[in-house]
Amino acid sequence: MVGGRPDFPALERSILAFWKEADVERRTLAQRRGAERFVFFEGPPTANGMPHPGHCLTRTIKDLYPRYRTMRGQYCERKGGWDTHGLPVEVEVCKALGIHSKAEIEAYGVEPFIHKCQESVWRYMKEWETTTERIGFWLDLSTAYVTYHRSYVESVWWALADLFERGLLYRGHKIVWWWAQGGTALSSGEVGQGYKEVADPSVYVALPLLDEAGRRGTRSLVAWTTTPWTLPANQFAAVRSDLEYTVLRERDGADAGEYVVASALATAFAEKTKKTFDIVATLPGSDLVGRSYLPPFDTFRPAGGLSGAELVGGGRQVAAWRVVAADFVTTDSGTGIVHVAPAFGEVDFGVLTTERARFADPAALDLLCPVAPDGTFTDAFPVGSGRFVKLVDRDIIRDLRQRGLLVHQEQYVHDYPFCWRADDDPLIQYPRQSWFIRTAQFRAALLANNARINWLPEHIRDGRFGNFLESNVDWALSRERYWGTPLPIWVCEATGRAEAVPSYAALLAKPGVAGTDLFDRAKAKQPDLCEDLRVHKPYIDAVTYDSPFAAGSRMRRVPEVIDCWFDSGAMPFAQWGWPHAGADAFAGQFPADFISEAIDQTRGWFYSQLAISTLLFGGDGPRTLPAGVAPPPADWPHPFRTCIVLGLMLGEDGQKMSKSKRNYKEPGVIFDAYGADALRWYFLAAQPPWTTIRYSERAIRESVPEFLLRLWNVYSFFVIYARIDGFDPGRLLDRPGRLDHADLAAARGWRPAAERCELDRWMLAETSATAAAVTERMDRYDHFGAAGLIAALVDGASNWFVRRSRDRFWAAGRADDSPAGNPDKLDAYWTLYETLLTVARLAAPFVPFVTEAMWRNLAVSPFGDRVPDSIHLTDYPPGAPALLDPDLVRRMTLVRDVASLGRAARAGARLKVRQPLAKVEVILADARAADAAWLEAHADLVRDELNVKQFEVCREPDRYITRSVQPDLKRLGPRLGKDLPRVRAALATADVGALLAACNRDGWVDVALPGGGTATLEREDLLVRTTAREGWAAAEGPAAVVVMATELSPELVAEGLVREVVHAVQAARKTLDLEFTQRIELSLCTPAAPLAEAIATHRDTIAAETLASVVLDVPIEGGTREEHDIDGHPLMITVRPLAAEGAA
RNA sequence: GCGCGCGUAGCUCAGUUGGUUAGAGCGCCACCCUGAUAAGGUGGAGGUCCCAAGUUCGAAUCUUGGCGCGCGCACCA
Repeated sequence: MVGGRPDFPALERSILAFWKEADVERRTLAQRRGAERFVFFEGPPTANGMPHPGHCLTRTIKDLYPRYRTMRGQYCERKGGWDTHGLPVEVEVCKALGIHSKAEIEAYGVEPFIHKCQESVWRYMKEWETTTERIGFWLDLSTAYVTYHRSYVESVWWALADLFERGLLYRGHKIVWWWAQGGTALSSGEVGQGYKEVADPSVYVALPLLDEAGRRGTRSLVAWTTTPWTLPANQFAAVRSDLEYTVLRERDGADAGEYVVASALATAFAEKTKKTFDIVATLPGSDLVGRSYLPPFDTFRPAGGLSGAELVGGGRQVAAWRVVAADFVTTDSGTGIVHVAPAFGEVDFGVLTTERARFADPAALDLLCPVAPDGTFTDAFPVGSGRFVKLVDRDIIRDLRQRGLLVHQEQYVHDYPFCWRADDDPLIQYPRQSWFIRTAQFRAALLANNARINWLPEHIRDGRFGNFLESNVDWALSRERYWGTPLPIWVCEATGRAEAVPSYAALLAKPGVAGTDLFDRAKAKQPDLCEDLRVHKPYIDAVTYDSPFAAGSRMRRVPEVIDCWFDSGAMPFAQWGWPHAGADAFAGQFPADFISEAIDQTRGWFYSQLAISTLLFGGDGPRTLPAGVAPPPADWPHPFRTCIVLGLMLGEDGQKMSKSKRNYKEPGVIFDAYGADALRWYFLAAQPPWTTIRYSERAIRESVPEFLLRLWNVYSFFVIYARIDGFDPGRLLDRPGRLDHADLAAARGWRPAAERCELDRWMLAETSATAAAVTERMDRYDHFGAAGLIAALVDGASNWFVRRSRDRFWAAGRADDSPAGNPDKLDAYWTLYETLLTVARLAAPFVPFVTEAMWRNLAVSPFGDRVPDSIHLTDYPPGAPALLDPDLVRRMTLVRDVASLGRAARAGARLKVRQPLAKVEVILADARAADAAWLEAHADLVRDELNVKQFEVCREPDRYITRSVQPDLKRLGPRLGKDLPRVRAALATADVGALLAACNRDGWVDVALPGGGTATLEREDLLVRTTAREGWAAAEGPAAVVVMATELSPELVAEGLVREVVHAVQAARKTLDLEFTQRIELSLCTPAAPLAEAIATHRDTIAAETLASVVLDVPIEGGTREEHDIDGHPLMITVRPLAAEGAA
C-alpha cells in the first residue's frame, strides 16, 4: 500500500520480517566473499544496563559504513561483542544481594558471587538484541565475542604473558586512589565519578629549620596543606631552587619567629594571616635545598636525632625531613614550600623515588606510613590511633597550635573525590602494591601510531587524545576484586619469583599441577555450570604447581584480576582467540578500517586498543607466539585506521541523560511513533556526528517531513500514476541488469536522454552528479555532507521535477510502447523511475527500511527474480558521467531563482499570484549570453510559474536598474593588497559602461586611483552588480533583478477575479467532499457588476476548471450555498452534484 | 586550576583554505496550490555572528585576553 499517509513503524516491522525470512543480512555478506575487505570492529557494550538513545547513535553510525561499503562491493564482517567484566557488574550483584563491602562478598562466598556475576551480565541482553535489530543495525550476534569466555580470557593471558616476558608487566608500589572502607583501589574513571565540592581545613604549618648540629633556631619554613592528616607522614619539604624566598618577621611580635615563604606569595601570606611583617632577608630557593627541618610530628623521628646515610657518590646526608628541589612547586597558591608526604600523594611519592636513587642504600629512605589499609591511624601516631584519618584533622590542628607550629588556619573549598557508590566515604591516596604495564616508555611509539590515525574530528589526534598520550603513565592493571580476567601470574611461595602463563593448556602442562579438580567437582555438583568459569576466580586460584625456582615449593596465582579495559582493548585479536586459534581470521581482520564510539572512550576503548596494539605489535614484539603463527604487520596505524568520535548525547533539557530525570524518550517510544529510519536520519543528517547532540523527540518528529515524507511523496506519486497509466518496467525491459542508466537503455519505449525533454535531462544530470558527490563524501566518512546532498536531490525531484512534470503525467495516452502510448509521458516515467531507483540506493545505508520498501515495489515487483530481492544486495549507484550537464544544472538554478525573485517582487507589490500580470522582465547580473538566450527560450516556464502574459530578458536594463562594478576581492586581494580600498573607491565612481566596454574590447583596463597611480584590471577581476531602481515592483538577487509590470488592465483584473472564483468553487467542492471526477451544476450570483461581467466573459473557463456542466447566474434549487468574498465583491456560490455519469 | 571543544535568527543548527548581500529547518506572519490533498509549495519578518583588543586592504572565520556553557584531567602542597 503506497497511497495515503505512510505508517513507517508498521512498514519497518514488515521489512524486518522480510530480512529475517529471506536471510538478507547473511546474503549481503556471502555475496561479497573474496572481495576486498572493509574491516569493522564492534566496541563491546556492557549488556547489564538498558540501551538508551546514545547507544542508538553509535549503532546507527556503526551500521551506516558497513552497509555503504558492502554496497560498494567490499566484504565487511560485523562480529558483535560484549563487555562483561568489571566493578559495575559486581556492584549490580551486590545491590541484588543487599551487600556492599569486600568482607561481605567473602562471607557470601566468592564462588556463588562469581556465578551471580556471570548471570547478571546477560540481564538486559534481550533489550540489547531487540534494539540492535529494531534500529536496523546488522551485526552478527550469534558469533559475538564475550570477554569472559575462556578463549577470550586465554587470548588476554597470552598478551599479558608476552608483556611479562618482555619485562613490561611489573609489580610496583604505587600511590592509588583507595577506598578504605571498601578495601580496594578504584580506577580513574570511577574516581572521576565521585568528585564533590567540600570545605576542608587548610593549614599553614611552621617547619623549624635546623642548623648543622641539628639545633632548632628561630627561622621556620611555612608549608600549606589541605590535608592535615598527612602531616604525620611528612618526609620532605619541597622548594623550587630558582624561586626567590623571603624571610619575614612579625612586627610587634613579642618573641616572634621568622617565616620563610616564596617572595611572590609574601604579600598574600601577610594578608591571609592578617599580620604585619618586616622583611628580614631574601634568598634563592637553592640556598634552602639540603637544609634539615623539624617535622611537624615525631611519629617517625628516631629518638637519637637525625643521623645521615651514605650517598651514591660518597658523602653522607640526612635522609628525611630535608628540603628538596622540585619543579612542581608553583607560586599559584600556598607558600611556595610544599609539604611532601610520599605515602599520600603520587607526586610526593615521586620525590621519594628520586631521593632514594641518590642514596647507596635505598632502604635508608623508608616510606613513612602511619595509616592502615582501613584508613585508620596505626599506633605509630597515637594522636589518631584507630580513627579514620579525616576525622583526626581537628585533633592534629589543635596539637599543632598547642606546640606553636600552626601559623594560620582557614576553610578551603575544593573538589575532592568520594567513593561513587558510597558517597560519604572520602577516598584517600594510599600506597599499594599493584601490577603495572610499562606504557610510559612507549610514549613516543603511542604518539607516532596516533599520528597516523584518521581521527574525525581531526582535533582529537593532537587535542584530547594526543594530550592524554603525552601525559601517559604506566597502566595500573590489577584490581583487588573478583569478577574479571584473572591476572595469569603465578608466584613462588619460597622465593617470590613469578612467571606468567599464556593459556590454560600451558598451566596444565606445568609440573605437579594440582587444584584443577575444584572446578570439576563444582561442575559435577552443578552440571549446567558455565564451562568458561574454569578460568575465573575462585577456581583458577586453586590451581598450583611445582616451583621451578625452589625445589619443594609451589607456585600460586596472585589474587588480583585485571582492569576490564584491558579486556576490551585486546578485542582485535582476542575476539578470535588468537594466537591460540583463529590465525586466518585475525590476519584478515586487522587492523580495522573503521571504528566509532562516543568521546568518553578516548581514555577508554580508544586508548586501551592503541596501547595494547602498540606494545604487542609495535616494532619489537611480540616474542612468544606459538609456532607457525605470524604477528600482524607493524605498519602504523593499528589497530584502527579511521575513528569517528561521536559527541555526547544530552537529554531534552540539555543535561546529561538520566533515567531519574526522565529527560529523554526511550528508543522504543521513538521507534513506535516515528520509526527507526526517522531516528537514523535525524542522527545522520541533522548535525555533524561529533557535535554534542541534544536529543529531542520534537527534533526527530520535525525531521520526518523534511526528508522521509518528501521521499515517500515522490515515490507515492510515481506509484499512483504508474498504475493508472500502465507503466510497467517489467514488461518493457527483459534483462534489467543492475537497473542503472545503461541497463534501462534496452527497454522498449526508452529514449536516450538526448531525445528527452530538458526537464528529464536536468533530473538525470542532477541525479548523476549527486551520486558521484555522495560517493566522494562517503569515502571521506562525511555522511553529514552526503545526507545533505541526498536531501537536496529529493527536494529537486519533488519540488521541481514532479511539480513541473505534472501535466506530462496527466497528459493523454498510455505510458508504454503501444500505439496508444505517449512518448513524452513515457519519458517522464522512465526519468522518475530511474531517479527513484538511484535515490533509494543512495539513501539505503542511511534509511535501510523505507528504501528497501521502495526497492521491493519499484524493482522486485516488476522484475521478480531478475533483480536482487533486497536493495542491500545491490551496488551503490555509480552515476553516469554521460548524463552530467553542468550548463543545464546552472541554468535551471537560474530559472528557479528568477521564479523565486518574481514571487518576491509580487509580494513586495502586494500582487498575489492569482492575479495575472502583463509582463515580467529580468536583468541578469553577469550571466553569459548563452544563459540569457536559454532563459528567454524558457519564457513559457517563467510565465507559467509567475502567472504573467509575457516574459523577456530586458534589452534596456538602465530603465530599471543601476549597475555598479566591484572588484573581485578574492582575485585582487593577493595582487593589490593595500591598494584595494582605492581600487574600490575608483570603481565606485567609474563610468560603468565605459569601463566594461574597454574591458570587453581589450580584455583589460587601467583605472586611475584616487591618490595617484593606476591599477590594471582584467575583465575577470570585475564583478557587476545590479540594483533595482526605486519605483518598480522588482526584486534583486545575486544573479538577477526581476521586474514586474504592475499595471492592471480591466481584462487582467477580470481574469484575476475569475481565478478567485474558481478557487472559491474548488473550496466549496472540497467542503462537500466531492470526488475529483464529480461533475456539478454551478450557480454564481453577485450584485457586483465587475465580478458579474468577469464571470460572464470567462464562463467556459470556470466550467472547465470546476467540472461544471452549466454555470448559471441564478440559484439552483437543492444546491448547497456558500457566501464568498471575491476581492471585496460578494458572491453566492451554489453547487449541486450531478448524478454519476462517468469520469472526466 | 590545567587541557579540549563550543558560543551564529525565537528554537535546533550549517557556514568547506579570511573576500563582496552570513544560510537551512522548525516556529511565526502572509500567500499560493487544490488530480501526491488530514499532504505540498512560495515569500516575508527576524542576526552588534558572546565581549574586547590585535593581525590584515578585508575577520563569523586567524591571534591574544576576557565572559559563558559542556566535557576531560586534577586534593599537583
